[in-house]
Amino acid sequence: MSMQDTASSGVALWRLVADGIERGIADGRFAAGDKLPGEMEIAETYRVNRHTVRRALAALAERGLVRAERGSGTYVEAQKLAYPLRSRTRFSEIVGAGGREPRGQLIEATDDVATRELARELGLKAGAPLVRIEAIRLADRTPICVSTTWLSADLFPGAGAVFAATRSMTKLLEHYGVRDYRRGATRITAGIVDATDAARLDLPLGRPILVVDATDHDLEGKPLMTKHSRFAAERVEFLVES
Amino acid sequence: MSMQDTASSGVALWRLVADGIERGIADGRFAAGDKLPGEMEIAETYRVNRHTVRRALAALAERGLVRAERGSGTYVEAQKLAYPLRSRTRFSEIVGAGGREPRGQLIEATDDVATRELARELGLKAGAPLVRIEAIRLADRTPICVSTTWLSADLFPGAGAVFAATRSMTKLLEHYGVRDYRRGATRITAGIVDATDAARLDLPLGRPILVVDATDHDLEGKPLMTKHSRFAAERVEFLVES
DNA sequence: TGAAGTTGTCTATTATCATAGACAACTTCG
DNA sequence: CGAAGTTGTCTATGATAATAGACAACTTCA
Repeated sequence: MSMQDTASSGVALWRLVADGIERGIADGRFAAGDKLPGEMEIAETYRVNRHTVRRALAALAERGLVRAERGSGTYVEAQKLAYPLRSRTRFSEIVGAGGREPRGQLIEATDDVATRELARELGLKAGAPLVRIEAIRLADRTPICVSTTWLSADLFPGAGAVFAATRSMTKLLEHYGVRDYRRGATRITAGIVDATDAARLDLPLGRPILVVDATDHDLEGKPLMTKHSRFAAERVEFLVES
Repeated sequence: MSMQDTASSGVALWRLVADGIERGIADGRFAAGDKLPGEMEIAETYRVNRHTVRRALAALAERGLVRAERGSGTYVEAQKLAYPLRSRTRFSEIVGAGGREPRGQLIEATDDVATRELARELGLKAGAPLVRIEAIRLADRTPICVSTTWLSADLFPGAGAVFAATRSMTKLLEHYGVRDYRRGATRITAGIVDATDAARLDLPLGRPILVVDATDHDLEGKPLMTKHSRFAAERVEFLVES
């Protein structure tokens, strides 16, 4: 289609192509890491010149949605989730603010006992009974992080079942009457993904991860839960406000 | 603003201006018949060249939303409501299909007696008691027609109060157990608006009106109501399917 | 190594977009 | 009538948009 064929709409052709591809990425037709069809193939499907396709891809590349590799193809970039680190941190709100659908998925919930470290974080005695919740959090269909959460089994009996039903830590706490909570000091390190987390995060082995340890408190400062999270480094970007 | 100043968005400037003006019409900032600001003034508010404004106005004029009058100004066209005449005619559905909000407004409901003509239409005897409902129908804020409806006072006791509450003939009939109804023969003539209807339709004196007489029947063919409607000719266009 | 397929870059052409200025044609109002 | 204000039309210029073709540079895979 040339612009001469039809009454001009005031919207550039390359923009229509770019929007079409972006829609394909947003609805999962092209997943992160996928190779897009070749420029010639895209040009044929949209009935436009290859240069028009290149204009569209350039616009998407500038926004970081795709990345072209000469001789190989154009790939969907895993768009990094901007993850502000504040005292009030809610995964669902952060993901939702980016226009994506937050999801939580329970891997397993088991009973555990507090090590000295966990006991210190949670204000309990070593050996105290705990609930350990292993969960994945996703934005749309993309796994963002795996997290291990420990809660006092005495304070939150049956927490595993509640999380399985609600798929949200915030709602879990609400279930036990905790209206609000704040994050204490957050420790961030980096590492290499292990085989277990690699499978859970749908990551190739050897990829870097961000490791975050944090303990959440209620508004009086009483520890509620302590968390050990592993984020796929290529899918997230922590923002610390100055 | 020139296209060179900013990163190109793929949307033509004239399109942004046209969309802005159309939004102004849609949300009532510019009502039907209103004079738009001068081309120079629009150009200043959008920070574009006058020719760009003219391109936008031309696009709107082609769609029939505005009409330019040389030497005077550019005016918002009263978009004529497409009113298909079928056996199943529902004002609210017709208006809703055009993306506008249908409204009904009771002027008065009085008792009346059947003339010979009304009696014939409704299958009653001359002098039979009737309810006469005078109502205005609007699309968004624009009056479309004034109609006088007669129903048998025996079959529909208290019809005036019911219409005042429901503001819809269809719902009025539902209230009396009539699930569905059809329109019989429809007679269309034209005339000049009188002073009373001019005020009700918010029309200047001397404007043409379309006069429609029709009788609605239930599915067995029994007459339900007969109607005498006066449509503002400049606001409606009847469509008869071939 | 070589062929096939991919993206990157170059030149060239035509139409559209947006700007600018000038003036004509027309309406409105004092 | 005449001035002011409005839309209509003309020419002109430069930047974008979209097309087309050719070839280079690179990757992949047999």
